[in-house]
Amino acid sequence: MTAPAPAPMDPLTLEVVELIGTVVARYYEEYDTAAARHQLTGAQARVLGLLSREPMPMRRIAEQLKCEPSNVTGIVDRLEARGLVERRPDPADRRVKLAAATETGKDTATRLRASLGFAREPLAALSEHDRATLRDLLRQMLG
Amino acid sequence: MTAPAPAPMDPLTLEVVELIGTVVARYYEEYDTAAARHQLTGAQARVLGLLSREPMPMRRIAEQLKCEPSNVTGIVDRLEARGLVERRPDPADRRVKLAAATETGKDTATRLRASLGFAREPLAALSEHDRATLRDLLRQMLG
DNA sequence: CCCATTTGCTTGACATCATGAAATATCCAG
DNA sequence: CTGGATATTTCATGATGTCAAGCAAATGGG
Repeated sequence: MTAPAPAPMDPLTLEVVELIGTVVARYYEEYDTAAARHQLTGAQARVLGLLSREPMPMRRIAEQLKCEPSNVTGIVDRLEARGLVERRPDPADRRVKLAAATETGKDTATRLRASLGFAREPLAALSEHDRATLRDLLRQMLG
Repeated sequence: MTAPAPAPMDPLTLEVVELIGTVVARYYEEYDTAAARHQLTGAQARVLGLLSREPMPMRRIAEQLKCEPSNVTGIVDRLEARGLVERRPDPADRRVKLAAATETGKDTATRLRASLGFAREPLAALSEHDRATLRDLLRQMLG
């Protein structure tokens, strides 16, 4: 069994974990909703977001998404069919196909980022000082 | 780094959003990994976690998961086929089927919770006082 | 240079998860 | 008692995920 010994967890830590769970749920919800407004699934939106910054080989997309490369084929297929992404040959390696966002795709990605309500709404409840504290705590948490 | 903000968003807020994104990514990764150790998918683990606390109608599971009830049928089917969950009639309403975790299911849920490294590792970096501050900020954020 | 191996991508078969429409059984208000 | 709402399931469909097999191209040892 790989199951580690059940560590005793104090109520405070337990509550923080639960709160983080809620944040995670709300984050995903907002992300999917924003994607749906542009007729995209969550996975498609993530890939488009990646490619809007710079073209990249299919292989690297799979690494970023932590999934199999064969999966990326389909996602890029659908984005390509809608003119948001295109495949280009890599001059340095003819095996590689570089996926790149088209102008339309970049536009969509930009509008998608802008429509992500998560950034504004929940954080608006916090003062500047509180946001700074939150940032420091999260930084520390993530090491 | 994130592309230039399309909407006016101050750098502090932007950084907090990005940190939350990182937390979310790590959280999902750990959750799926922990679930996989018990031969469960993420959705199955979530449902089992819900039912390990108390039995509940299919309808309510769908609400918690924010998905269609027809979807829950399949997930509970698979959990039931493995003896982790069972369907019981609701004595108060014969339309309703209560899904309940079996003893085996509760065991699995407990071990799953215990193997969730996310609770211990990142939060261990924070002092008791910091955890309390983080809890308060998250509470405020979630309204 | 040659060939075996590795690497990048695609394809196919299959399971899970999500939606929506339609069917069935039950509840409830009037 | 009847008509409309509710709870669940089934079916069709599509997106996402895995894995194994296949092809093309790169790479490295002899």
